Amino acid sequence: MADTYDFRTAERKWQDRWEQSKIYAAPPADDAREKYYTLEMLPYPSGDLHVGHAKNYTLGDAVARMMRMLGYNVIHPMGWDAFGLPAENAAIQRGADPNVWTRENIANMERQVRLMGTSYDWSREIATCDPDYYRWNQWLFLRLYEHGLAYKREAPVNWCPNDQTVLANEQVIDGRCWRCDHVVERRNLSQWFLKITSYADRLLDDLEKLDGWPERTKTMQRNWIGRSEGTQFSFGIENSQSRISVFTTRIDTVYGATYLAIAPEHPLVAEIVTKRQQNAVKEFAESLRSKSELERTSLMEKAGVFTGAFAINPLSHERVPIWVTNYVLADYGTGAVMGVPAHDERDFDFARKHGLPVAQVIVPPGTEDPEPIAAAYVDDGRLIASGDFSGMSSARARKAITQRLAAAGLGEAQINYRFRDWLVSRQRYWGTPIPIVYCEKCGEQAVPDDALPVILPSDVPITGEGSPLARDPKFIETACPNCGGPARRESDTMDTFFESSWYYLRYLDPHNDTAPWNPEFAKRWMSVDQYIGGAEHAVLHLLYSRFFYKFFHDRGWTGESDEPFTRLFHQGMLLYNGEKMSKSRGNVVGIDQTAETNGVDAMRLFLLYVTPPEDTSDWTDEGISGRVRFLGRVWRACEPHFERAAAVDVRALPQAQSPEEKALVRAVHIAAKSAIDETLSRRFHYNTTIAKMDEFINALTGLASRGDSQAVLYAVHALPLLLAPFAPHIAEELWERLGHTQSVHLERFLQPQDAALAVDEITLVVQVNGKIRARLQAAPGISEDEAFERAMQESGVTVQLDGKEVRKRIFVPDKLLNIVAG
RNA sequence: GGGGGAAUGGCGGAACGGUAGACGCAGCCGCCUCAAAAGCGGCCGGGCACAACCCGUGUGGGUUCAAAUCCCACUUCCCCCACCA
Repeated sequence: MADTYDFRTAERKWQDRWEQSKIYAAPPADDAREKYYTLEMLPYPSGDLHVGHAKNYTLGDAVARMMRMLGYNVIHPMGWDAFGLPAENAAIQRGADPNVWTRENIANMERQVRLMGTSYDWSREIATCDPDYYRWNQWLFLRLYEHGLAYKREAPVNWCPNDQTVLANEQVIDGRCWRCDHVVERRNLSQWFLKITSYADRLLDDLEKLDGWPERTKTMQRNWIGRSEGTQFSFGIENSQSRISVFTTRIDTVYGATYLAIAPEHPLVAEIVTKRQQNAVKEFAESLRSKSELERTSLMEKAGVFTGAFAINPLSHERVPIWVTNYVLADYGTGAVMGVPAHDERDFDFARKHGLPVAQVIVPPGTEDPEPIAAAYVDDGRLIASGDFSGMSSARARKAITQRLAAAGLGEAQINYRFRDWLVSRQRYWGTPIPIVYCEKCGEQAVPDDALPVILPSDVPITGEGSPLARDPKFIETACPNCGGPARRESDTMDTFFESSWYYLRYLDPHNDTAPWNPEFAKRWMSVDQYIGGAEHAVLHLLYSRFFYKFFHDRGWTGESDEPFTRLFHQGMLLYNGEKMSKSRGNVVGIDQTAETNGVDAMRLFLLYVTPPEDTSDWTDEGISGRVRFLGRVWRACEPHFERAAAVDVRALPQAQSPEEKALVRAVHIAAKSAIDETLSRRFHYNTTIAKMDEFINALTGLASRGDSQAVLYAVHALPLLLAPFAPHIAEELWERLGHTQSVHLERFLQPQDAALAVDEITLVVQVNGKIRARLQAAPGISEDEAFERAMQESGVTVQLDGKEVRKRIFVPDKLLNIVAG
């Protein structure tokens, strides 16, 4: 009776052995091979891994294993993004200790990551909630603070009433909290910000350098940064010494300004509003204050109230009314804009509603006189009724007008960015304490480096009401590092995106207790050669990390590049029977479950096979059973031949006799070539590679049942090398049965050879006027003349050519002959 | 409103401008079996006289000897950003 493959036993056995022999640890620094840093975005330890996680880690693992077998010095680490709200919510809901909850989850998920047969270097594992890790969070925060890149100020911020904390702009999705989906409110609060905007130009311009990034991700970052070039200038105010600054990208339309619109929060409102209008303006501002940004923008119509004050257009000297409106944002540009109804859609709407005049100052090129317009004309054109600038094109006028304003000291060319500084403080418990204290005498003080880490206290009551640390006197009350007098600690913690903005550097030097990492290690291993993770981080983690890395680079803490991730790959989602997996739906396919029923090799193959990795794919029970079948066929084809195949030298080509044998050897090399091409091209379409292994197994199954020719024995011996990156356990088991004592994962991948890939016979397609009329079997290298001669003997060809003159012949060697006739 | 991407059998998907539908799933037929499962072998876009031939990669044009592939317009879907002045 044949020995069958028991995947449960084999998978456990090999995982244990890999563990003991530590074969996946990155080799020492003096290793001469080219380095390759491959990384998957670190997971949040939420409890259990499901096959959706596995899709991501399987891809990363296949890449790591391929690169290792192709001779690179691969570093492939793993860790835990362990701070965050779910742990705290568990505390609120069922009294769990966030630390214990998180540690238990990490232990369970780490077990599951190992269960997937992944090849991580566990000696580099990190958890961001370790004091050994967040100490360096604090240290890095202080470096940013020293350079003026971390600052506290009062500003209108996003407040999630459910999570009881502020949020960064990047964490507000459609006006709602990214975690709990509650509508976010605007509040004026004093908060910590990181000055990411001071890197705006580099973050934008350097996207050009990132050839290995998906275009859509770069576009998203460009849009998010939102660079816009224009002119900032000021209007005088009637009966006042103050001036109102406005920003516009369309200074060419300035003679068409018929009013000025300012945000209700604008500091000048109180000063300029007339007595008569005071109550109306106040009421209007009040009515907006309680509204969320979501309501204030998309849901509300344009509205506004006249302040009673007038501004003077610095160019036309016209007197225009100043209105407070709901459509001007307080924190973009100057918080005030000129209203040009004729040439801006929003202004047009607003003017029509409030009976403000529409003054046309731009006409389409080629037009002389303005015709009455029913909608704003927003394109460039030619200026009219614009003083000296009349007749100019929009583009020329923008330069000329800006110059005139600058000469008069009233304005200048200005670049504005849509994105804002990164709000990093959170009124939550389970995060890194911000290392700042407030002294009654000395004010805001940094905690000295040698007093780090500021330990996050345990045994703090977590109720979900207000900031837990703020209520803990043992934590709050401290001594001023400067004068020693009484002081209070900052009670806010850091946004968890702070930790994940630099973790890839800590992996390189995870046990360093004098620095977050040794720059020498960064010089050796950075940048990350292949980063794999979801597209949802396009403007969050990926933008923050680029900002941090540029800061590190400017300090000399990195290698030459100032970009952390050279190449980026977004894997697609995984559905289950066409539906999103979720606990609430109860349709989650767990790792433990599928490892038990199908085996993790089958799972890995299925995840790589079902679609290209960037596409959304669908887990189905039928689909996975196809891969289980495949592995069964692999074993049954090989099992009878282990003994004789053991003697085969797999690095030398076998003597293949029959066409079937040659085709089998060829199939081996086609599959090997596909695996290598998909890896080095970074396309990672291993679905096609595995399809070629299917073809190979189909060929082998037929031949292997009929004897043990050299070709069959060769194929059996080559198979584990091909399977190793994708189905690492069965590959190892086969390799052992073939008499090897060293792991197959330490072997070099099978090198495709031209001799094996060559064919004896090709099919030459014969077309007449581009339509296929015959196929010729021929030796490779058949000449055009010979092909033509043979084609003319094919009835399918001659029938089509009947009575026609051959005008032209297109010949693609070994592929096609197209006879053009007419 | 702005931007990015996609569209191929019943399904997932293959296809350097050169044999469309590889490979798998589902389905159908056969072998094996007392039977079933498993396994093994075969069929599997549509039309037809089942051979020849014709049609066929969202729609309509174009470039080319040749288009799923390149270009233009349109339709539908997905994703991102959206009173950003």
